[in-house]
Amino acid sequence: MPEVATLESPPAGTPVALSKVEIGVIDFFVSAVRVLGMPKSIGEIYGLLFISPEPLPLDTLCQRLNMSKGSASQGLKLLRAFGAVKAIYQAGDRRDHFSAEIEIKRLAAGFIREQIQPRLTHGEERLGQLVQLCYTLPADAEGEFQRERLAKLGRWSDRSREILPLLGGLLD
Amino acid sequence: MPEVATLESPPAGTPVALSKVEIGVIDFFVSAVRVLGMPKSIGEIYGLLFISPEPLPLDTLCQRLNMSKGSASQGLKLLRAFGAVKAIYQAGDRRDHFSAEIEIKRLAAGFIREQIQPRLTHGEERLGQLVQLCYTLPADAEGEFQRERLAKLGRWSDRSREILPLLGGLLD
DNA sequence: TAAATTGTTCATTTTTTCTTGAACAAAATT
DNA sequence: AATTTTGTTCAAGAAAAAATGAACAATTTA
Repeated sequence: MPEVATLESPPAGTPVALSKVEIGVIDFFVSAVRVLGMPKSIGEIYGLLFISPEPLPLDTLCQRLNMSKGSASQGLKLLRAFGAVKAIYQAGDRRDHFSAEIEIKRLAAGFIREQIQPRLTHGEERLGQLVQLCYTLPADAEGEFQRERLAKLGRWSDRSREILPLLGGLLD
Repeated sequence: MPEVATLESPPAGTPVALSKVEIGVIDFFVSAVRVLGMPKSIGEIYGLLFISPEPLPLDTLCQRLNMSKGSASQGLKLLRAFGAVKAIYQAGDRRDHFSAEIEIKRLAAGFIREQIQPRLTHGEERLGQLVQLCYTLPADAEGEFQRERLAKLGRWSDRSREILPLLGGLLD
């Protein structure tokens, strides 16, 4: 069914240009996610959802952000994994609609769970292997020094395990 | 003065291959700095210094890590800015020698000072401009919603200012 | 003061990461 | 059942980030 343009309303698929406020908020989040090492598209999607009163479907995001369907789909996937975005049922619309989670504590929890924990675990595993090597080190001064440094690394790793849970507490 | 190779000792500039422990530690730090969004070379340099009993000069780092002088120079510059590496005077050697700072509290402080604070400040500035826009927003439901969201952003920003200093405390 | 040493800077190349868009699958509508 | 709508995946292209290496400056040694 082809769209029909009228004087009163533009054809239905026409993207509405971003307002100043929208641009500003999106810009803000694009910078923020860069700090966290995530792609720009993630910040764009989250930013627009954050400032939009209504949940938005994928194709609206594509149109308004001028972004490919692929990027939007993958970005939403990641944001959902973080719990930074949730799907909202809209009666009478088959499409998924998404809205931004704005409780900072939940955002942080999702980020830690999905991004920090796995890397920390991986690091610990490799550290374990490293510590094995301690016993193969010679008994000379260099060997002794390296054994001590490996021990220090182990303490760092333990410490970060202790600290991570406390972070959540800070963000009441 | 040309180098002379002998059977007993290899020519002086010959790089000594990395040991298993050295490789393991370097690998560990390369992963760690990736998490923090820094280039691999930073992790390589810090890792080798961390596990080396003696301070090392730039050209030793280049040789042993098989890294260009440019990368090593820039990497050391950044690490010094963080306070993650310090120059140690070696009598009778004109070259700067570097050793790794291993107090995690100082490492964190340097990272926060050089990387986090500036971005946070920049974000706050832009947030300030954004909040100006509040007053230009219409008095309708959408305008109201957006005003509220901008206020929320402001609270996030204030909160992160409060939390940052506490982080240092966690790392006794 | 000429030559060698040490280290920095920056334009270019290389590598990595992100985005795109087309092919596809699943589900709903005609 | 054929068509349309919705959304995912992934190979290929585009963009961004990092590494290289040569030119240069500053210092030291011969």
